[in-house]
Amino acid sequence: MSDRLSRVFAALADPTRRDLVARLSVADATVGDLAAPYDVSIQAVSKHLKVLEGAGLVSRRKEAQRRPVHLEAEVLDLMTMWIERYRRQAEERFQRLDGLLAEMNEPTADTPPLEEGTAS
Amino acid sequence: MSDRLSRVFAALADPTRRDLVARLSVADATVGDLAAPYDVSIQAVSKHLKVLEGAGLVSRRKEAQRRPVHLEAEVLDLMTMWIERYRRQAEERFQRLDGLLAEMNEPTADTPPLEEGTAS
DNA sequence: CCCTTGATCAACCAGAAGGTTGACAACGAG
DNA sequence: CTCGTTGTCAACCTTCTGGTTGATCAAGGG
Repeated sequence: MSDRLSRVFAALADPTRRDLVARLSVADATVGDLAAPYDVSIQAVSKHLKVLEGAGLVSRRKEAQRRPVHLEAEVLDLMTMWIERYRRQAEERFQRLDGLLAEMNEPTADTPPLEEGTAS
Repeated sequence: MSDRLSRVFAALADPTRRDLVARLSVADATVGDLAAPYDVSIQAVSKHLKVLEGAGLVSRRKEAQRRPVHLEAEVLDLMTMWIERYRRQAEERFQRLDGLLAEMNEPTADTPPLEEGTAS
């Protein structure tokens, strides 16, 4: 199951699990409550929750025979950071390209050295 | 393969594919170039690219027998929007809870009716 | 003290994912 | 024209995933 980030992305790749997260963002809920709207078995939902838990997106506390589930929203930031990093990079590259094109139209004496990325 | 958002999340759930995206954020590249650093077959990388393409994260143009791959960074915004939406929701809920606790410590005349979420 | 409620565990199954190898298609260079 | 380069397609294999059912456990309520 590889790394943390992979687990988080994989966890949210399933529509049912995304819906669970959406509902848990409103309020904590028990497994039974969560399972009600779907027409799958409660065991299936329990498995989904285990996946979310494995990704750190959710925690379960113990309360009598009930097991209320709680959304750990901070983990979402991990993803946002990853995504934004590369979106920004791509954007900058776009800008650089624009600059380059502008320069080609209006050559100003020196040509600045272009570093091509060796992304390990 | 269900919906768009699922495809995007699933695409990024694989470390190799995330690395491809990272490298493509720096510059477009051919399949061969992209495959070089990994010790899997070029066909495997081609498959990965097909997944990324299916998610709309990448496009391939045709250039002689070469097929340069280009990152379509806008799709990343889709994810960011989804994530931020629920992170924010969870945060607001937290704030509301804080407010509630504060109120309980300092009761002011009337008791406002508390609606507990019947999250259908 | 039973037995209902809430949830997990275990075994199983079908299908998707990620990898492999081998064949083939498209194009440019000699 | 033929050959090497660049990639894709197709078939196959193994592992992971999401679902099922049946058994079991833990905690109250009668």
